[in-house]
Amino acid sequence: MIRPGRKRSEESRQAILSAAADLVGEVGYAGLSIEGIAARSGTGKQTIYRWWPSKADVLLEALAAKADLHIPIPDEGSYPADLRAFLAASFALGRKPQVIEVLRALMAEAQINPAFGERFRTGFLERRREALGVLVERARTRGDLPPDPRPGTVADLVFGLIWYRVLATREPIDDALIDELVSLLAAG
Amino acid sequence: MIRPGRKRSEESRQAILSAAADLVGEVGYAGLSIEGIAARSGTGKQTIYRWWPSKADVLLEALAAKADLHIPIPDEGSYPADLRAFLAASFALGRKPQVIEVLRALMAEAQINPAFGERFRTGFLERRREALGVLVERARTRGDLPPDPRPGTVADLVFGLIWYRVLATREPIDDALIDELVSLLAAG
Amino acid sequence: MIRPGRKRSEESRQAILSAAADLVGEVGYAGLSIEGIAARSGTGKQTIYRWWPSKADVLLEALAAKADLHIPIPDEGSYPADLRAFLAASFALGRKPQVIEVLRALMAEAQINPAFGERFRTGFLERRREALGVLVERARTRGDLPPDPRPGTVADLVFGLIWYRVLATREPIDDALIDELVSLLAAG
Amino acid sequence: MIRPGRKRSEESRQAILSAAADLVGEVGYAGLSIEGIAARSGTGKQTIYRWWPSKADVLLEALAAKADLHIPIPDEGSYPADLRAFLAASFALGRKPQVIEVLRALMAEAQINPAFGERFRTGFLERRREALGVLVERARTRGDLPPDPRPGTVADLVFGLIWYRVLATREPIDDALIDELVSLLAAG
DNA sequence: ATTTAAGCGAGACGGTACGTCTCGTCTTGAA
DNA sequence: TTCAAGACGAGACGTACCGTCTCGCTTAAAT
Repeated sequence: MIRPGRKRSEESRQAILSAAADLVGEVGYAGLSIEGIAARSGTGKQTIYRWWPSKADVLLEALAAKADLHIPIPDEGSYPADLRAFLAASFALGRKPQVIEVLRALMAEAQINPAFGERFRTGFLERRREALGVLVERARTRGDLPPDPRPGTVADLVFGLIWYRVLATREPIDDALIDELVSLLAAG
Repeated sequence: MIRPGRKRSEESRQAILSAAADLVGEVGYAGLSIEGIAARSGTGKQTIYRWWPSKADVLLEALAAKADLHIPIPDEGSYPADLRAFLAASFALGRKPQVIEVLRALMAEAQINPAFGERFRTGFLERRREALGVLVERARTRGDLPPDPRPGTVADLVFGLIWYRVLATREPIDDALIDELVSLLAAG
Repeated sequence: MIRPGRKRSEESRQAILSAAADLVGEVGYAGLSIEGIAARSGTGKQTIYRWWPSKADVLLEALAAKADLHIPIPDEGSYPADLRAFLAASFALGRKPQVIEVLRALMAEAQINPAFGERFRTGFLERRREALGVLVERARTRGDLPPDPRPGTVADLVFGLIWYRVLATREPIDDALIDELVSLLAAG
Repeated sequence: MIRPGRKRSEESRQAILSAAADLVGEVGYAGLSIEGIAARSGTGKQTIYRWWPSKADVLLEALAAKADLHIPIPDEGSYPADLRAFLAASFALGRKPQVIEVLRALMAEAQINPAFGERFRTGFLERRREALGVLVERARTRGDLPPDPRPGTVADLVFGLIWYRVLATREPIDDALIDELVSLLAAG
C-alpha cells in the first residue's frame, strides 16, 4: 500500500519548523505570518499549507520538536510525592521564556480559531490531564487519596493555577507554590 | 475651559458598541473587524479609531455596557460565607454564553496584543483579585483565615479554576465546585 | 450632488499609468503584473483594482494618455484624397514600435478576456471604423463613391490589412501600400 | 540506431489532445491549464511538458487532429475561379465556431508568447499564404493576373479580411464577400 | 535472462501572481 | 472639532498554476 509520487521533504519540514520558532521569537506571534515562515525557510507557501492548517499548528509542532514536552508520570511511592514530582516537572516547563511565550499564543489562538482549539485541546491539554489522572488513579487504588477534592477538580486546580499564572498575572511560578498545592490537595 | 468644535456623538458611541456586540455574536471574534463595526453601525472608521485603540477595547466597553460586570464584595459575617457568596456571583457571570464567549476572546487578545493585555489586566483582571483580597483581609482581621494557602495563592486558585474551565475544558462551572472550593480554602 | 469622502488621487493615477507604460516596455505584456505596476508606481494594489478591471485596461488608458490616438477625419475635397490622408495617419501610428507592441497585446487580451474584448471593441476598434465611415458617407453624398465594395467591406479591408500586418506578418507598413489601397478602393 | 526504453504512449497523446479540445470548449482558453489537461486526461504533467512546449502547442495539434485544416489549391482553369474556390474553402473553416474560437486564442497567444508566435507563423499562417501564392503564380504564368495589387498585397488583403472579421468584428463571413473580393482582386 | 534507459501517473517542491480583505491614515465637505 | 464617507499605501491571506524534481512502475531494446 504505497502512495505514488514524490515523498514529503523532511528537509523542508525542518526548515519550516525552525523558521517558525525563530520568527516567533523575533517578531512575536502577532507578527508571525505564513508568508514570513515561507520566506525565511526558503520554501513555498503551498508547502506549508499542504501540511499544516494554520500558523498555530506549525508552531505547536515546532514546540514539540524543540522543547521536551514529554509528560512525566512519576512513581515515587506515595501520592504526595508523586504530585510533588509532577508539579515540579510541569512548573519547570513554564519557566522557559520562549516556551511559555509560545504556549500563551497557542492558548490564545485556541480561543479564536475553534478548529485549532479542538486540536490543541485533544493533542496538548487533555494529555496533561490524563497524565495527572494516572497519578490520582494510582493513589485511589493505593487508598492514598484524600476524599475531598474530586479527581477532576484536582486537575482543574493544578492546571488552572499554572495557566492563570501564565496568562493573567504573568508571574513566574515559585517553588513555594508546590508545597502549598501538595499540602492542600494531598494532605488528608 | 471648553474647547470649540462639535461634541462627541453619544449616538455613534452607542451604535458602535451595540454593533460590536451583535457582530461578535454573528461572525465570532476572528471575523470581527473595525471596518465591519463601522459599516454595521453606520459610522466612519475614524470615529472608532478616535475613541478606542483596538477592536478588543470596543468589545470590552460593550461588555461592560451590556453585562453587569459589577464585582460584589459581600459581608456575610464569616469567611466561608463571604467566599461562597463571592464564588456564586463570579460563577454566575461565567454561565452567560455570550459573556464568556467575549471574555475568552479578550483574554486571547490580551496574550497577543501586549498593549491591550496591560489594559485588560489592570482594568479587569486585577480588580477582581482586589475584590477577593478585601474578603481575605477582612477574614484576617477577624481571625477567621486559615493559615495554609497564602492570600495570593487563594486568588490564583479561585481565578485559575474559573479561567481554566472557560479557556481549556470549556465545561460549565457546576455549583458542587463551590462547596469543594470553600471547604478546601476556608476550612482550617 | 457631490459625493462625500476623499477624492481620487490624480497623482496616483498618473504614477500607475506611467509605471504600466514603462514596465510593458521592460518586461513585455506577459511579464506585466498588477503587483509589479503597484510596486513600481508606489501605490497599493487595491488602488489599481478600484479603478481598472484588468492590466489591459490600465494599458489602454496609458496608451491613450501617451500616444496621440486621435483619429483624423480629413476633408481633402475628394474621396481618394480623403482616403489617402486617413490611411497615412493610420499607418503612421502603426510605425511607432512601443505603440504597436501594446496594441498587439491588447488585441490578444481582447481574444482571451471577453469582458475586455467588449471594451476594446467599442472603445477603440469601432471608433476607428466610424471615422472611416464618415469619409465614405461624405463620398456617397458627393457622388464620389465607387459602387463596388460596400462601405463595410472597405473598412474590413483597410483595418484587416493593417491588423494582419501587425499581428501576423509583423512587417512594417510601407507607403506603397497606400497607393495600392487607394487605387483599389477609390478608383471607379 | 534505436534507443532503448519505453515508447511514447499514443493513448496518452490522444487523451491529452482530446482533453485539451474538450476543456477549451468548457472553460475557455484563459481557463485552460496544463494541470487541468493532465487531470482530465488522466496523465501526468511531465508527459505533457515532455512533448509540447506550451498549452497553445497542444491546442494547435488538437485542432489539426480534429478539424480538417487541409489547404486546398484548386485548379479551376482561371484565376477568378481559383480565387473563388480558395476563398470559399477558407471562409468555410471560419464558420465552425469551435475552430475559430481556438484560432482566436492561438493568434492571441502568438502575440504574447514570442516562441509560440514563431511556430504559429511558420507552421500555420505562412502555409496558407504559400497556398494562395501558388494560385497567384499560376495566374501570372497564364497571363491571367491583373497588374494592380502586388501578389503579397493580395494575400494581405485576403487574410487580413478573414482575421479582422474573426478577431475584431466577430461577424460571420458571408458569401457576398467572396464576390466582392474576387471582382476586386481578379477583375482587371 | 539481465541490464539499461526511456516513458509513464502521481504528486511534492520553490516560486509567483492572483484578487480579496483589513489595517490604520488621510482627505473631503457638512454639521 | 467631530462626523460619515471613502480613497490611500501597505501587506497578509489562501488559491491556482507554473515548470521542475523525485518516486516506483512499466516497457522495450541491447547485452
